Amino acid sequence: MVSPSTPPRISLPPGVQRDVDKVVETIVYLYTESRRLTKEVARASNLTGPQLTVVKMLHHLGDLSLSALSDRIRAGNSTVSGIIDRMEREDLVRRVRSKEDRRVVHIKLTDKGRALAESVPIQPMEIFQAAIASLDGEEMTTILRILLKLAGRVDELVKATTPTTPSETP
Amino acid sequence: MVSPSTPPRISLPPGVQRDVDKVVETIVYLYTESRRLTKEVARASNLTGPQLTVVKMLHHLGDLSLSALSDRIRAGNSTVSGIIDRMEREDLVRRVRSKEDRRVVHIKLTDKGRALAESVPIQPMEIFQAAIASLDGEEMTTILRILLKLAGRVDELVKATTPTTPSETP
DNA sequence: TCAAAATGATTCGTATACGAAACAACGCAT
DNA sequence: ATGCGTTGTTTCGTATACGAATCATTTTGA
Repeated sequence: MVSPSTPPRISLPPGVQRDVDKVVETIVYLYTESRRLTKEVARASNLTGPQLTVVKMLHHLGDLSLSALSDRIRAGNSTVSGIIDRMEREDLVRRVRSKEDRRVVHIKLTDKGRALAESVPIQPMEIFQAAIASLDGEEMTTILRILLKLAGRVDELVKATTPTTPSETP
Repeated sequence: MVSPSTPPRISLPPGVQRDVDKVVETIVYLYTESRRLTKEVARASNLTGPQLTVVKMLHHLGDLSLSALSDRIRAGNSTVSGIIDRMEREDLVRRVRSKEDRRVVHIKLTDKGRALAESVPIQPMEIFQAAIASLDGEEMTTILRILLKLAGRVDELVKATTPTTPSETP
């Protein structure tokens, strides 16, 4: 996981640039530290981070198709397919073909998987959530507002710099 | 390593929980989207995201030891060692043993690597930085303050739940 | 209707990512 | 100085992660 602290290329006042870098650095820190913590919690149950996330998610939401799972955990189908392979090998989940649409595969927790989900007391990301929850109401509202604004700006900039799909034929 | 002594349990009002989730979701979004963009920029130069980051970093800071590089990009030595392997294979960097401390390996850009660094116009994370820089001064100060508070809280909670190094013999 | 486009999932190749083990070189204490 | 713990790096095994290609099954459109 690479988190660059980039040298300034956009021209900004040095003080502002310092703040920008610090914001990037802190967001990266929060993200990576949270993943590390999830991994650590998972380890206690002989699971990987993503596997714990999947187990908890299926336990909370019930069966999901592979694509639905991919969307939820923000990973590609091929990635999740591999994760499910390994979980199936460990008898944590089963693949069941859908009757309605035979392209679809439902991922179901096995008894072992369910037991495991219930045995892990804390949620992935719980420490992160606890830290956020410790903010007072006004801070919470404010940071959420600014973060959403940031996300919106990123979206705009991406759309602005990414032209329409080129028509290429290799 | 056995079960944690007192797993932290939090119960929150539903409204607050929704905000907490949204904050987590947005931070994850900002991070993953930024990485995706870095990767996309890198692709245009036949590089991977991390490789572009390394090239830009060496160009900006000069030679670095492998450990120094690892610290900068927040990745383990073994990860960076692999990245450097592949970059060396592509003649982008060279490994040079330090004369002063023969354990140390300095990573140096080759001419080809330097040319590539200069040919890529934008920095990794630049879109992310631009979005942050578009905040007004007060928002910037505020989000930085709250993010730092969050990072501090996470640190405290981690220290609280991670006991001192146990004396174990596997 | 029926071929073509679209969708859901898997497979493959490659690149992170990380912890543990191995190894060499350094440095400190006695 | 010698022993021994520490440090810097690499190697190994395993698990993500993703894009491209593939396959089977819908769905669409003329």
